[in-house]
Amino acid sequence: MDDACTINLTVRYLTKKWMLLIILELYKGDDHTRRFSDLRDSLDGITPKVLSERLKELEDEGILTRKVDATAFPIKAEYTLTASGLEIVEVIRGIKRWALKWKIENIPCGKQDCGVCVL
Amino acid sequence: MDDACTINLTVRYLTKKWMLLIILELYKGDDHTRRFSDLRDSLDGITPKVLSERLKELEDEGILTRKVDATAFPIKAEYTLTASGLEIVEVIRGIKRWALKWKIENIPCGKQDCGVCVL
DNA sequence: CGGTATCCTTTCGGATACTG
DNA sequence: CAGTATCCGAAAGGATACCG
Repeated sequence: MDDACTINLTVRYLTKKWMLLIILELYKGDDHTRRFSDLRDSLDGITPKVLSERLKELEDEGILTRKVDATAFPIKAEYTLTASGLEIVEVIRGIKRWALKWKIENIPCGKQDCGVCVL
Repeated sequence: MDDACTINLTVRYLTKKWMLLIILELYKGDDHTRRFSDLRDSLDGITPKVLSERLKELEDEGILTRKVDATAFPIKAEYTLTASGLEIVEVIRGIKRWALKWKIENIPCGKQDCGVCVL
């Protein structure tokens, strides 16, 4: 089973839809932190179900930590990138560099102010 | 549409099942070249349909080139990594480094002789 | 606010058989 | 050898509604 391979195990979840975008949103946040509704609003088109699933997977993988303040009302939940999560951003940068080098016709993200994947 | 983003456009196809493994197989081949049946045999469990699809996608993305010798019998087809294809291996290395650093319990690929994803 | 529960559609990939 | 053609089941993700 090729699934036992580190690379594939990793790629499997890192490449699910929205995954990288969520990591980037967290990265862009103050202290690399963001709230649930904040993420939902930033990621145009994502549904709460999928966002919730992804956040749980990322937490399971140790890429982010979740802190809930249940005493507050309304409830406040914060998601923060861990050290390993911050390092994944480097991998994403690598992908972006590759893409910009070989797919230059793809203008949008060449801009420093690309709202989607600023790196 | 977030699909217009370079990173996501790239990740979309790079992360399809078998994709990275195919690139690695090509990378391991002499002159980073391999034949169809060779790939099919090396990638345990892949079906000709999927392999064919993936190779076409990789060719479309300029990651490999295809050369067919139709005069020969049986027909001989060779797939070779391009310059950009070779550079993607670096990205994959980045993922592997990250995984080995943060997911060390995942032993198999720590070995230099891991047959699946030697890098 | 921060989710969960359902349902439903679509997409993907596997199995198998066949062809130039 | 190097694929293509069909068919099918599983799984992922979207839409929507509802709850603590």
